[in-house]
Amino acid sequence: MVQKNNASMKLPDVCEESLSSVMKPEFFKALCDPVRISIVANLATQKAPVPVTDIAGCCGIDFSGVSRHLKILKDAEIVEATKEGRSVLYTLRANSLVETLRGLALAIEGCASAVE
Amino acid sequence: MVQKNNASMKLPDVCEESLSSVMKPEFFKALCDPVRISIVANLATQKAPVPVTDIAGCCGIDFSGVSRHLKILKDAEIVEATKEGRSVLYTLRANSLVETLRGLALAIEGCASAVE
DNA sequence: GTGTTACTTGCGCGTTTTCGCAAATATCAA
DNA sequence: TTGATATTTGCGAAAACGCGCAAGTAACAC
Repeated sequence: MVQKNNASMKLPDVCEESLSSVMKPEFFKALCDPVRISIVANLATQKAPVPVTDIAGCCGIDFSGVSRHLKILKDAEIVEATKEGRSVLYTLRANSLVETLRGLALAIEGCASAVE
Repeated sequence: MVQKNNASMKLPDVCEESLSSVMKPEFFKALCDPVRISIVANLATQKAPVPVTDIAGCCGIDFSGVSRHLKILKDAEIVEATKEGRSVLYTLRANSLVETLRGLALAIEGCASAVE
């Protein structure tokens, strides 16, 4: 932290810092691809964990590509993977995703109203 | 629309379709760049519209690049621009952004709970 | 062991994105 | 008009991205 503590900072600076820490480009990066959106939308409708091959059906690309997309989503903590036999089953971390989105909304709202 | 109407569709299909229509990759694409996140965070702390030159200070790149980033954010309806004299003043559309994020959360939550 | 299934990873290629610089445009002032 | 300021846009180069294909790994069956 090169930054000073909050007590000695102006409100706008506090807001900007907290916003920057919440609005991670990696999160948005993970969701900025149409195939990954399809995957997320697909997983959102599944109650049970889904193997890669099944997910691959939803998007018109090679399953190796789907595997890569899933890795990106997993790194962003948007999906989680569990190994079962020779399959890898993926699940949407819906609660976490919803919380992240609401957290973003709250952070922006908080800053916007603080400077009014 | 190649799709059937909702009445004849299964719940998961309805959810997947509605999710796909709400989760626009363009929205996430607009926010997937670190410079654009900085710009948004910066604008969130400003109560008055800000000229491009002022915004450029927040990110370590040439102001021509900042201008381009602002165009992307404007096209995604995340910021708005008003011309004043020789300046172009930018404002964060905070309410719209917050609503979009909450809408996404709600849509995901809705689908996730519907298939439980 | 061999073979099959499920997934991941290395590689090369084409596309897209982002950047800085320079030129173009627009507004205002002298 | 000439000049200064503010922003956008054209251009070429570098980096990042997404893709298919082929090879690699892991788990299971025979």
